[in-house]
Amino acid sequence: MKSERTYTISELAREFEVTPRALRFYEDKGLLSPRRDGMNRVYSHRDRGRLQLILRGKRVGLSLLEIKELLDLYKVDQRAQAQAALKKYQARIVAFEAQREDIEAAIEMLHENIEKLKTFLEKSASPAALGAARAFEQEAKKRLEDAH
Amino acid sequence: MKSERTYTISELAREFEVTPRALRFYEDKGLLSPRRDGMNRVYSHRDRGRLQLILRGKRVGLSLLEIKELLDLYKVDQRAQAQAALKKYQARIVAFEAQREDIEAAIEMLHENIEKLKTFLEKSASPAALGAARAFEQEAKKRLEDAH
DNA sequence: GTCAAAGTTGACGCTGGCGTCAGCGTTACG
DNA sequence: CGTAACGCTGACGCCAGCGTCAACTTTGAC
Repeated sequence: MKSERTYTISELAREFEVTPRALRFYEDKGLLSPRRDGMNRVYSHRDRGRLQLILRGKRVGLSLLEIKELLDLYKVDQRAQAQAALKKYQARIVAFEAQREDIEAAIEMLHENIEKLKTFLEKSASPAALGAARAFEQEAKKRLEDAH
Repeated sequence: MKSERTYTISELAREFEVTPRALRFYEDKGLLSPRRDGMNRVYSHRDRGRLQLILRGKRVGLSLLEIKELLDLYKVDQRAQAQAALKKYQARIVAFEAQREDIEAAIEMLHENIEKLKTFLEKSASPAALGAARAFEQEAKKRLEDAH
């Protein structure tokens, strides 16, 4: 018997910087189901893990419903469901990889803009600042147009 | 004189699979500002570029307000603002990289689950089902590769 | 005993991001 | 000429995801 560590609702809330209200809400929506000690919720290590997944899901833009579906796929123990689960996983991966490409494109764009800004700032240390400003503006416009 | 190509609201909406209502909404929020021909909106190539950036921003989980702020950074033409812009860009990059890690973790998790499901299916499957599983695998690979 | 801290269940409120009318004007066709 | 297709501006509606009470209980410290 390990007599695992457990968490109260506010402990978990603090740790992950959400409110207790949010945790109850997730429970309401079927994403969490902590045990009870009388009325009080008692979160296990596994519940904590699920919460992590929930929050990660949110950060990458999934709705609570979508997160629930993914979490529910863990419960697969029937073969028919396993086939369906496989498909869903696969589809999710495709979507995530597209999203990662979006993010990488965004990062790259920001990096380029930073470079432009830096050279702009260097130049404008000299008296030729006004011309550099114009140049930057032109560049920025071009980049907007070239966004294919 | 190039007399550039322009777009009507519904053309642009169809192309990007959003509704005209959404485009008007973005305008309301200051993310787009197409010219007018009388009452009618006339979208330029640049407007189209901005729209792409807006939609990409949405896909990676930014709010319209955040997207607007990023777009507004293009307008930098004052040195004081350039410094601030630099900071914002850098902060965004940090956030995006964290998000990319989240996504990569999610993808990895899904891959692991898929492995589990596959071995489960192979073990518990009749020869027929096993064949089906292999077939699915082929399909899945194709789909991944075709996702450009 | 009592007081604060932490828990509970409703129930209503608010924000973001549009959807969905209603009511109206403008070409453009047959 | 009607009417269909497209556009416009309000203005209200709707859902997700909690925030924010209210009203009450349970627990531990003093």
